[in-house]
Amino acid sequence: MSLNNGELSERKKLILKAIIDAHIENGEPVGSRYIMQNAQIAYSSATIRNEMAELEELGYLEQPHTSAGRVPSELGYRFYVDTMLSHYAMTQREIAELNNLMRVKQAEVDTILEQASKLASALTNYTGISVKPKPTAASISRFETVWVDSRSFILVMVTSTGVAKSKFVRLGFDASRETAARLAAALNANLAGLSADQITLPAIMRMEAAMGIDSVLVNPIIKCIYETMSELDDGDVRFEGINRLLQYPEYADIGRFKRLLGALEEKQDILDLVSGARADNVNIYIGSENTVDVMQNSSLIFKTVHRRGHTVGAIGIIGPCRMDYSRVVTMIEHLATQVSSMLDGDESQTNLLNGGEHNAGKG
Amino acid sequence: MSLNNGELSERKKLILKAIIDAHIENGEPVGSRYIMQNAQIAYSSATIRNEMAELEELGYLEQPHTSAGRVPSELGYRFYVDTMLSHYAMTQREIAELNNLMRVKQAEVDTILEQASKLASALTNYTGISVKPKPTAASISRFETVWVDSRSFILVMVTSTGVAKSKFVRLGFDASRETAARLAAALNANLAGLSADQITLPAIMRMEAAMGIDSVLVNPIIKCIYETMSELDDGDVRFEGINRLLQYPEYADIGRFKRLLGALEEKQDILDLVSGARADNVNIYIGSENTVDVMQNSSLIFKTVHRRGHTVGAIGIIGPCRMDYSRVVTMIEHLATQVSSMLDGDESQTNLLNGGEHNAGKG
DNA sequence: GTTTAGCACTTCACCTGTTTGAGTGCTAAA
DNA sequence: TTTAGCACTCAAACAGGTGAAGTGCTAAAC
Repeated sequence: MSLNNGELSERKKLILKAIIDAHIENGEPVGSRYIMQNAQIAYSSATIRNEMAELEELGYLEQPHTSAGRVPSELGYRFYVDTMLSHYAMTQREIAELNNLMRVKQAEVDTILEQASKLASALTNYTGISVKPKPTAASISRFETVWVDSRSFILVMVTSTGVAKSKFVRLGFDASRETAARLAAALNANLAGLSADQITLPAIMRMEAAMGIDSVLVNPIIKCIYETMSELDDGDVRFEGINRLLQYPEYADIGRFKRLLGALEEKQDILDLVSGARADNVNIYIGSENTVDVMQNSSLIFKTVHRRGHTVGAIGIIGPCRMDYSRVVTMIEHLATQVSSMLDGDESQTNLLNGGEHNAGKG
Repeated sequence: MSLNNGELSERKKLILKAIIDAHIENGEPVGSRYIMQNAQIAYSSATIRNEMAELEELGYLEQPHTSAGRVPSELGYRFYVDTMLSHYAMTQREIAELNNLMRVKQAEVDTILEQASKLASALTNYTGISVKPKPTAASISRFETVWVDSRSFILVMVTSTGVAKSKFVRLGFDASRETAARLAAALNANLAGLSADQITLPAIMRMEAAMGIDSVLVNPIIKCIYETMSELDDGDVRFEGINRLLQYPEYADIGRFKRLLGALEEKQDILDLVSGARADNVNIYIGSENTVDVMQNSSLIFKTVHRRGHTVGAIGIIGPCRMDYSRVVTMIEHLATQVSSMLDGDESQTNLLNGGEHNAGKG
């Protein structure tokens, strides 16, 4: 029977693992006879049946209907993932494909994340996900104004994370050298050091009062800063290979798939999930552990990606609860690590940095 | 019988329209009796049956199986769309929602397109699509170098379409005022006027030779230009509300839906399609008219979006061939026009233009 | 006390044949 | 040229039967 401390006996663990492995393999409920024959378990089917019944009572297994085999419950998967995940050895081909990522042309973070997600999807055969979270921690550390001519300049906002946004600003009038200098100084004095959510109307009004500069000048710049911050503040979630999910019988029910798709388009939930995730390890959310409850019957596995110690995104996959966790975890682990080191190494090698569109006054 | 010139008799047209309307309405094969009763066609079911048989022979109708009603063929839909599309009058609510789009906060083109696509999806209940095509026509009209300090500057590339890209460039050494000036001049002399695909290795080598500047300086800039052009050159296709399609019986077959999804992820095909589309009107691709042949049984409807006379994108929807064309076409027409005028009006009102990320040397 | 063989029972999946209803094509009459 | 009538076709829905897989339980074996 069950041990007094509530832990599973070794034999139960063995049987549970065998059942989960088998189910992951073929997707069907697994019966006692199958376990007896295919796993190295030297007990009769009757004994295994008894253990299975107890495992079900403990919540690790479920039975679709009376005369069906057993299927792992979410608790079962969780236990499996937490305590008996075996190490997956990547094949040569997989390693090669992963290394290939390094050859990707130098690109901005977004592009790299997307590429990685695509690769994750291809390697695991699940839906890849790339997340660019809200950099809530980011604050503006300084402003630079670079004047193109007397009535237009590029406003560069450098954030504490080392990322900068630039905006092309055109004034309706000529600004003197002196005004220009005063502008930059005032911006730095009043807004530098503030985080995205601190740049609010009061802060701006304070600045406007303190600056003593024509509001005609300040106004468009304020608008510009606002915009930029909101752009910076916007997270994004992208998926690659949603169609891959359709090959799994778990999603043969079109209704369930539809609900999952709907949930995925509510990107905010996923952003929240990723924002609250651990940075040091692969995160695994199984079934209803997902806050998004429509995502039941699906697992979300991802790892955050870093650059110079800051989280700049996450990559992972979404698939049915029944998935080859050891393989997937290994893949995501490697991939995220690879991307992180790529982002860091990248920095030291080159001076070319990602830029953006401006609109020129005339062609 | 069929008229000698191959055109359909009025009665055939009437019956064809009645069948298509009915099929669009309820999605099922429509029979002769139904047409006789529900449409204003004062002939017996037998007569209608005869006409239907002929319409089938002419290719406008199809029969799923012997004892089923008729279903419009792609040719039938095409004929319907080309010659008998009735004007759809938008409801107050629809007009309100469309006008609401105008209130969207000032944002970059991408965001606006995406918003519009979302709205299109919501209004039509099909999958929205937003396309940012390759601006193949774009050429670089001039370069500007804006020096931040002696070893870093922002390289601004203004394209003929009035859009500009900026890149932050940091050199490993100090550049003299004179070198800086020579650089800008050389860039303009050798690369200005070239289109994206003309900036090739030969052109660059020519410039490198002609410039007579240290290649240490030229090298990172070349890299930078290359990158920028490829970014500029990259189109993008985005979808909103893919799950909406699943409500239609056309996509109840999970295999077909899977193939469609796969095709949609091959964004290049759609980019090509949009690039070759007419700019002045709503484009309708029905079923296998799509070059992407997996998209059979689906229609793609879109209209290009303009800014100052240049195509900057397209918005539309994807749905089953059986769709309420008149309604959808009206929607997309209005939406795209709205966005275009918004982009143009927007320009004249504000001086704030979309910018991008730079990476600062240090935080 | 633990394990196992044996057996009755349950449930689903599959196959079969039958019925039903919608819709057609054809023919002959109006 | 149109229409009423009728035989025919086919898919979908229904009902019953069979078999396989797998369980739970009991009693015997270790």
